[in-house]
Amino acid sequence: MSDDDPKPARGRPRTMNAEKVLDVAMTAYWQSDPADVSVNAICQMASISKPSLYREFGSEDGLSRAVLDRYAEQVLSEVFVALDGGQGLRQTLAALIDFASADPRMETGCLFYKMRAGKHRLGPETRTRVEEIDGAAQAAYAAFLQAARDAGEWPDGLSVDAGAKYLGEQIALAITQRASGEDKARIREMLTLALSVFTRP
Amino acid sequence: MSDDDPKPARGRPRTMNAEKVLDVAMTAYWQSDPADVSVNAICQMASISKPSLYREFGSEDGLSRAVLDRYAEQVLSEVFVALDGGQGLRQTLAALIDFASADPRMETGCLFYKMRAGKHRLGPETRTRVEEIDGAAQAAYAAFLQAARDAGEWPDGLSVDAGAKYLGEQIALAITQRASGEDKARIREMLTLALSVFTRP
DNA sequence: GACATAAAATACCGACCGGTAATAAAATGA
DNA sequence: TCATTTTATTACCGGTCGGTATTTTATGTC
Repeated sequence: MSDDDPKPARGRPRTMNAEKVLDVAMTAYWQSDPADVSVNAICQMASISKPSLYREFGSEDGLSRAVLDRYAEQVLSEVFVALDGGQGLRQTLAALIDFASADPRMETGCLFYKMRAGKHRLGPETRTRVEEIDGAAQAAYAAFLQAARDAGEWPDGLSVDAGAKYLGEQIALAITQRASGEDKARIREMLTLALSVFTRP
Repeated sequence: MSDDDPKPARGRPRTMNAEKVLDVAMTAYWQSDPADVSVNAICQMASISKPSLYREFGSEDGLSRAVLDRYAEQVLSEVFVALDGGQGLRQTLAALIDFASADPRMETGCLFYKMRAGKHRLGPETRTRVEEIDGAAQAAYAAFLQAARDAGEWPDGLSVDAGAKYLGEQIALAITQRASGEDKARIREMLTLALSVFTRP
């Protein structure tokens, strides 16, 4: 996935560091909101010119898509790993609760959820990627719950798919509340309450 | 609250109907999102000129604030009435579930929740009003739950305030999902599951 | 040195934004 | 009829947006 840098050996050497630009953009998008950060602002923060950015990413859509990919790689992957870890139902739910209500990286919310909430404001590439990730997350939640169901306890009359969607939305809600400055303990209390439906006799 | 129309008796008679403008703006804000509807667009939809709008409402902030007040009067009041109705816990929760997951007016979401979600993009007047309404809603939920608690069943170890916040956020989540085209039955299923924590033995 | 190449930066484009100054139109009062 | 008052409209303001044409700068090659 990485280097297609055949060392051009001709022409002015590039000073722009795409990784650094992605970092700057990801931080800015994440800390505030993709819809509230302009390409101009990113160029300024990254100390590059606009044409440089456009030559690298093609468009604002291309940039935000690249940022989202990076975010999925660096942050979301952890959640997928936790879901796939084969730990028990209660233990995994506890880990999810910890992540959503206490992980310091989620203090300003989750970039993916911010993008999903403002889906209609995204370009087509980024929007498509958001939908793909959303589907993958739902599938991962469903697989996790299916395993738990096979292993024993499960509330009567609840489909795995509905449970997966419910679980995902509750986590999204909790993290979104983090971004709005809600008290961490409160969020933990509410998320624990919401997820208690999975571990009720 | 209504008529300060002392019949000016002089000058060119006004053709602008403030009520109609509010209706147009409320519909537009509600159907899409306040952040995605410009003053220009509203003027065009209402067939008035921009200065007419600004003379009536002062600013975009003034307009959105007036729209929010109208929305609170016309829509949110019903929810407050339902909470205040003194019906039992289960019955009132069922009514809330119906409203959130099936009321046709919520098919494109709730204007108040849209404003709250994009609070930072609102002007100061409107933002203040959003916070006032949010506080009032939380108080109403808390009063409702307190009454239910006095009347009997209540999950151990859950404070009324936390329960009120939880209840409000679950309803907000359900209605927001309506706006994103989620299946009504699914939403009802998930909201019922979330609120089942209040009616568990 | 002259030339080709590739990346940089400047300066611009048209579109739209919220908001307003200047002016035209429609009514009443004298 | 003509001034006054009130409203409506046109045309504009400065600013920001995403995006780009143009030019400058830095390198390797000959």
